[in-house]
Amino acid sequence: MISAHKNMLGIINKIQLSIGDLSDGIGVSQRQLRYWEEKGYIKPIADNEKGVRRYSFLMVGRCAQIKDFLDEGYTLTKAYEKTIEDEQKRKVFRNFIFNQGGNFTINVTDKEHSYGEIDLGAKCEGKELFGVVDKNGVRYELR
DNA sequence: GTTCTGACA
DNA sequence: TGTCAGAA
Repeated sequence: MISAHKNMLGIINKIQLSIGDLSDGIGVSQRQLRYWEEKGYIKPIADNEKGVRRYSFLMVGRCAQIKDFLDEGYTLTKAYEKTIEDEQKRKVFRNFIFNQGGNFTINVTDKEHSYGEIDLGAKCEGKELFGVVDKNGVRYELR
């Protein structure tokens, strides 16, 4: 029996959007989406029957980020490069989070703003390393 | 009604 | 990139 939680990953990967929904959803024209595909920046789901494009959760996120960089003034090429860089960095981050052993101890300090303190389970100079997020932002502390 | 490809201002 | 055509 697999937990419902673990099934979430599978469900998320089943989410597929039509080009119309993706276009309307992130404010990028269908013409642009097809052009980005032509440039090799995005790729619809492989098993697209009847020649109709379907986009995965990953692609939706990628398109949204490219769009944001575009709005910030970057050229399409730069927007794509920055997006891929971020994607790769996120993979490393997830790898770190999921492989650190699940030993983070988190203390919620403010439910309203999702502030809290995370015991990173690491020693530094004989003290415990904490990650803190509060109204002042994010920082590290040794206690 | 939606999506596809190709073509052109 | 927008937009239109003609077909699926």
